Parts: sequence; structure tokens; C-alpha cells
Amino acid sequence: MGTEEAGGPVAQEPVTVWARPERGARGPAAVHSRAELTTVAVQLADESGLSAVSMRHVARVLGTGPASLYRYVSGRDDLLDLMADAVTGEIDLDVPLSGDPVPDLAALAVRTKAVHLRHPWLSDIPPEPLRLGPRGLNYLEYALRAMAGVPLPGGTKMEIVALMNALVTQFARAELRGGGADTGRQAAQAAYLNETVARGDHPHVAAALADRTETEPVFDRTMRRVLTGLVPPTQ
Amino acid sequence: MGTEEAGGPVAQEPVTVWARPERGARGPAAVHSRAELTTVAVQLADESGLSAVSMRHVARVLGTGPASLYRYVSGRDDLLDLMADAVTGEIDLDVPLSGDPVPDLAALAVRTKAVHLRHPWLSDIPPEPLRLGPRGLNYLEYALRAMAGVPLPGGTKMEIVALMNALVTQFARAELRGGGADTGRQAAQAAYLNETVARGDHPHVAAALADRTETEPVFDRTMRRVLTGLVPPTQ
DNA sequence: CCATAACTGCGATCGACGTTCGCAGTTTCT
DNA sequence: AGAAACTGCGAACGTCGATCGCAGTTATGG
Repeated sequence: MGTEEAGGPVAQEPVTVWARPERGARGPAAVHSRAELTTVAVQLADESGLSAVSMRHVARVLGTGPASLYRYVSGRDDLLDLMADAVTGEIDLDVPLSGDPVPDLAALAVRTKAVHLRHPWLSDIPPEPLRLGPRGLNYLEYALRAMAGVPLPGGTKMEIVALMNALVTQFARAELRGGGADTGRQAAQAAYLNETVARGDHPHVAAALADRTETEPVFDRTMRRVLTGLVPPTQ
Repeated sequence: MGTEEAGGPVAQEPVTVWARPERGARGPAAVHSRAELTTVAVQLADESGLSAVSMRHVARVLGTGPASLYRYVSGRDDLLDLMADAVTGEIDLDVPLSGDPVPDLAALAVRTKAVHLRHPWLSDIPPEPLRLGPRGLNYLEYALRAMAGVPLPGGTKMEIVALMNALVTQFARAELRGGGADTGRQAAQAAYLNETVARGDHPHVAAALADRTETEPVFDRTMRRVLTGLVPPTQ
């Protein structure tokens, strides 16, 4: 079992959606398309969360059976790839760069966060190593271009981008938390927290909970500070 | 349906594992315990990843049926709570604080990352808002104590802790990526990346991929830089 | 011009999952 | 002693991702 040696027909070596052609040259015209699947999936996720994006559900919306989707996509993972890349494409990369890395990256982060707020499920996609489609590549290119003059090894630059995105996700989640209704689960969690803290141990936690002043526009400032700490001045 | 008003028996309002007593006072002695479930679940996850932690699998290891687990735990989510809190308890919080927030937090981050490396599945647990058990609370208390003298509102301090943990997760994932064998999926992704980059667009990505020099001990330094940017000097 | 190969949609089905119900047996409280 | 609160757990439900195989369709090669 597993991988076969040369000889038999190679048993479906795993390939990215991006590397596999959407259609062959032979058969009848396809009724749907990857773009259509993607649109439906994104819509579904926007309305009802990522868990609503199941093969069956998408198929039902498309008016077909679950098995049909596998003609367009090798599985659910591919669908997630398509979705993530699609909304990544919503980030405007035509904004000219000033040449100063920190504000340029911070501005990019702001635009990225906007996408996360528009598509909250984006933070829920399990972060595979290297989920990077064409749009994602363009994004990476733009971010690296912003750091063109920075005297840092390439690996470090890419880590900075990854780190930046982690912060974006973090802040997006925090902002979404405030707006959304409590799921009941987090209400219970909050109740436990208050109850435990009221018991008297954890004085610092109690103090921190006490003087929570609403500080709104911290994102941009925080982003700038972090980036300033990471990116050495262009020489 | 949904939430009932006072009158009937309240239909199982959701409560945290931590708030629900492990055992009632009446019935026969329980064969297992939450601690036992947790141990098994953690072991399973350590060996075969988080997806191996299913009610059925855990039950099988325990030599019982899936339904039995629901006497100890209200569902899989509770099990994840228990697991996360258990390994959080592995972080040494008896290390004395120097009073200087940045190195103290950086050191805490290093210890936290070690736990992530020991339990890779920790990064895979879907980050619910406020998954905070008793050990997690102790952790938070320690981190806030490290920032005791810092003139910052409590909410901001907690955001700093969250941010710190996000970075830890990020770096842990990066380190684990290098060591682990390619899943075939990420091999395919890498292949697509190389192929696309070789086509000539994305020159900055190509450049970054080219001069990736192995830079090892960046974590501590990066952590310090970020924290220095975020934490104002104690006054 | 037709046989062949490559494709299409998709019903039927598989195995695994989380979770609920109901029942028989056990222990404690009043 | 009786009621109440618990225990383990077999059976079942609904949903999920994924595969197989078949009938129909289209392009290609001789």
C-alpha cells in the first residue's frame, strides 16, 4: 500500500489545486467551475461560518450531489485553499509603496485585517504550512517588495510577514469577539473567570480586569511598534 | 426551543468543565476520572496528532464505549479544554521575576514554546475566545505580575499576553515544520511555489527564497524586540 | 468514420465522527 | 425502606469526507 514505484499508473500523487488543470480536453462541458464552487463556499462561510462549508452543503446549494464536486476539487482542503486565496485577492496591492518599510507594512496589515473582519471564517481556517495560492503569492511579493531595501536575510523577511499575519489574525479575532453575540460557551467561560478571580487569588488578573479602559485604535500603533522592533532601518 | 425561562427544569445551560463538579454525591464510584481521560487524550495527541483525539478513540483506549465519556465530560470541547490546561500546567511558574518585564516575559515565552514543541497539537486547538482553565489562569497571573510596574491599562496588558502567545505559536509551528517529514501535501505546495516562482514574476519572493540562511536562535531576540516595542519602561 | 480514450454527472455506499436516549444496576440521602 | 441521584453503556441518529462504478458525452488518432 502507499506509494507505488514506477510501473503501474501512479496512484494520484497529491498535487495542489493550483497545479492541477481545471478541466481536461475530452469530455462534455462542465456544468460548474472552480470559481463557482469558491463563490458559493465563501458565501456560505460568510453567512454561517466555516463549519457550514461542507461538501454536501455546497453541493446542495449548487443543486447537485456531493460526489460531483470531486470533479472540480480533490477534497475539502482544496476548497479551503480556493476560499483563502479568493479573499486574499480582495487585498488591494496597487497601493504604491513609500519605500519606508514600517508604514508600508502597517498599511498592508490594516487592509489585511479588513478582509479578516469581512470574512471572519478566515481566522478559523487551519493554518497549513504554506497555504499559498496565486493571490497569496502576489501578497507575499508585495510585502517583500516593501522590505526590498532592508538588510535582512530572506528567511527572516518571510518570518516577519508570517508574524505580521499572525498579529492581524489575533487582532481581528479580538475585534470580532467584541461585536459578536456571546455563544453561551464564552459566557460560561467568562462566568467561571469572574467567579474564580473573585475568590481572591490572582490579584493581578483581577486588577487587569478592573481597569479595562476601551482603547480603540491600537492596532495601527501596535503594528508599527512591533515592526519597528523587527525591521532594521534601511541603509 | 432554546433558552427556557424559569419554571421548568433548566435545559442544561452550558457551563465550563471547570465550573461543573467532577462527581455527584449519590451514585456508584466512577471507574475513570477526568484526569485519566485527559492523560489518555494528551498521549493520543502526542503520538498521532489532535485528530486522533476522538471520543471513540479515547473510549477504546479506556476500554469502554463512547457514551461513557459523557459522564465525565460534556463533549469533545471539554476534553480539549482539559488537555490545553493540563499542558499549560507544565510551564514552570516558580521562576522568580527580576522585575524587568521584557526579559521576564521573554523567558516565560521560551518556556511556553518548549511546551508547544513537546505537544505540537497545542497549536492545532481551535483558539476559542477565553479557553482559560485553572492552570491558564495561573499563567496569566504570572505574566501580569511580570508587568506589575508597567503603566499600561489592564486590557492592553492582556492583549500583550495574547500577542505574546500568538508569537510563540507562530515560532513553534515554524520550528516544527523544519523537523517534521513532509506530508506530501506541503511537498506539493512547495513544488507549486518553486514552479511558479521560476516563471519569473515575483522576483522578490525568488530572492527571499534564494538567500535563506539558517538563522537559529532568533526566537529570544525577536521576542525581546517585540516586547521592547510594546512595553513602556517601568517608571 | 469509427473505435478508443478521456472526460462528465452522480446514485449508492463506506467508515468515522459527535452526540443523545433509555435502561439496568448502584449508592446515598431522608 | 423508598426516593433520588448517580453509574456504565448498547443502540441509534444525523452528518461528515470520500470512493466506486456506471451511463452518457466529447475529442482524438488511425
